[in-house]
Amino acid sequence: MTETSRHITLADIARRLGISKTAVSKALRDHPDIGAQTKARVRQIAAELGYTPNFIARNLSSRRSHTIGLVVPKIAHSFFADAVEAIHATASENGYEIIMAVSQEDAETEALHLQTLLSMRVDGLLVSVTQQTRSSHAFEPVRRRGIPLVFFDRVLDGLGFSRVVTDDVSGALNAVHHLLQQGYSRIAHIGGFGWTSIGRDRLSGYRLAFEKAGRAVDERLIVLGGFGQSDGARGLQTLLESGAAPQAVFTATYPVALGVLEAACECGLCVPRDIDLIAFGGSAYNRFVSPSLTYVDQPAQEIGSRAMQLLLQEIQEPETHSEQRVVIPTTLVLCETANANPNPRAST
Amino acid sequence: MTETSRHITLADIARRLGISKTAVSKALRDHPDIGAQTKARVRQIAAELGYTPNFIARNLSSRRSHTIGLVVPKIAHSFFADAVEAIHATASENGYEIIMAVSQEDAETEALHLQTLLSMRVDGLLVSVTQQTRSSHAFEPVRRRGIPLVFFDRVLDGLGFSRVVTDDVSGALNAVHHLLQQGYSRIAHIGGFGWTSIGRDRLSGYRLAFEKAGRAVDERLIVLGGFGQSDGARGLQTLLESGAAPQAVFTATYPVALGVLEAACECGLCVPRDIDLIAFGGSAYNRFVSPSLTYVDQPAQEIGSRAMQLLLQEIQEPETHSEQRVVIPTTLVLCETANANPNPRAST
DNA sequence: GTAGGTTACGCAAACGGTTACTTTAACGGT
DNA sequence: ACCGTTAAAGTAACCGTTTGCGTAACCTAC
Repeated sequence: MTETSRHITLADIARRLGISKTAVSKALRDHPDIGAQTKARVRQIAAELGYTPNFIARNLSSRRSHTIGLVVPKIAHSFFADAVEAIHATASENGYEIIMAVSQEDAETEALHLQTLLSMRVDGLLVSVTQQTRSSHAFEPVRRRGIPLVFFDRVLDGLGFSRVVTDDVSGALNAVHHLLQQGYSRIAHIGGFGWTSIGRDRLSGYRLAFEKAGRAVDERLIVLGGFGQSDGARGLQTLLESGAAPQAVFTATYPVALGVLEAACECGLCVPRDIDLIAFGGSAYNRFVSPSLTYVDQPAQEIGSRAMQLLLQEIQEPETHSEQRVVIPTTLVLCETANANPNPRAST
Repeated sequence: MTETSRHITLADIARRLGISKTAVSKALRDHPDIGAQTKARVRQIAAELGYTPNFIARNLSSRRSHTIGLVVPKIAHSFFADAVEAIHATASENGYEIIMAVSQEDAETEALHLQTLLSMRVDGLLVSVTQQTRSSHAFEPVRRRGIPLVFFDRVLDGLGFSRVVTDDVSGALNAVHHLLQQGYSRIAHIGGFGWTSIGRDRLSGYRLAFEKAGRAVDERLIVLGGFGQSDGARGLQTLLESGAAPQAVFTATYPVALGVLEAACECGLCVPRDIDLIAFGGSAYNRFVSPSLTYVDQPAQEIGSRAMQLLLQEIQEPETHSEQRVVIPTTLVLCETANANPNPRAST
């Protein structure tokens, strides 16, 4: 009863029926080699004995783990939470398991997890790099072994891996264009480190908007740092202390915008009256925050599931070695901030 | 170069050095059997060849997967996102990998994932059940096989598994007590289904608060449903339509409270003026929502890491079969709602 | 100089499946 | 009556580690 009942194996079923384990294996997989009534009997005994296939053994033997490694910098951030949920869903639909690793925005931790996932012999990897990842060193072994990897959201260049990203440049461009249209001229950007893809591209979009408007950007209005709330607060403080108080701020992420909101309040500044705000990326709760932030919506679930689909495709056809780049368009969602001049057009 | 370079194995290293793979295996694990310089040479060749241990083979052989299965109903919900992050962190610190499964609040999906995780031969399971899970059927195989499992937050009774939960009863009691102290008498509860542990216990706390105050509860003010935002909106509508408009509402979760907020606004009611609100569970963004909700704080990360610790303990000492019940206390965090009569004491 | 004890390693059998190759038996056509 | 075909099942090797046991060689002590 309470004894340590060893797991049931194919051999147990085989012995019980007086046939070989090969036959049992084939029967359970519905292989045409096996007769109908044998299959039925095998299935019955398997159920009776409570047989649970050992995937570890199966994986070792077949040299495929039906497992994909997921590496994200953080999970308690709605973008990643949503993306991860979508990734899990489409993986699950296709018979893959997810081994999750959180790098905690630390490049070294990320490298360690990558190593472990390789040891786990994952069939593929889905990665969004940390805000600290500057070198692609840790990813070299992955490439050497030819293991499919797809970057999503935050990518690394020069490795030849496919990617699914937000249209950062034009998303940022639209946002800043919108701020310019609101009549602001002193528009700051509190963004991400220049070595991160999203930091770089969102800044490009910011610059492009000025360029298109035929205006020069004031470099003192650009503050680059991390992607968290504290970085946003610090960013605004830096701007204010430098005496270059902006009329509006475009932030690289939603948490950064909240940090700005927080710091602004502490300084007695009212958003959006004294200082206006647009964020790249939103949150499910945005409609409840006050003031609700106008933001560049990045469809996290779509990015997640597209990335997973791409990965599955690369796992299935290892030949097609073409590096694919999927770019997901964004939408500017108008809310209470940056909305003095109600413009009904939600530009894309 | 681009060839499909087969993975390096122990045998490869052994051949290269003219020793047995047993020796290599032991050398890499720093087994005392092996001499110092042999170990050094093995390690050098391993690095040179880019050896990556095959955990699948290791796991099959050692009959331990160093992997734990995590089943949550949802991940895009700050409580679970936080808990999962903490779980991953403490698992990682202890050399365990996490295989994540999202049941999407669906009992059948949950059962399927459990089955798969058993096949993956996880060393243990961490589960928070769906709001639909009524029977413990799917968990029977887990118990039969004696696989350690720890429930967290949402638990199932009668299976003898350990658990780490929020102190739902007294958390709810404090919240409702606070509302009563604010002078409200018509306090509604929009809660979870009675077959869920948190739904049941938070309701108990609600009742207890009335009991302690020597008042009777008006059963018409209790609406039970799911744990999502839509359930909250629907709950308030139900209450309003029934003509029993409450003065205040105590909700079973934070999303439910947001739903109430939403529905109240749509009906032209102002929170907290026309209808006051306290939620069980908070959100990192709560301070930015307007009005910020007074809530019963449940330390998600503590719950997550305690649950993981407990599981690790049960994995290490399979004998200790005592069902442990860890109850994490809550704190009532006073914010803009339910705060007309500023009471500086943040009761526990 | 030999019994007893280390030290450093090798051998081979697991672990629980999968799979390429045989084998057996039944059947049908000519 | 013989041969080729095919359906149904068996054999054994293999996937890459771990592990219990065996065994040289060497050391020490009496």
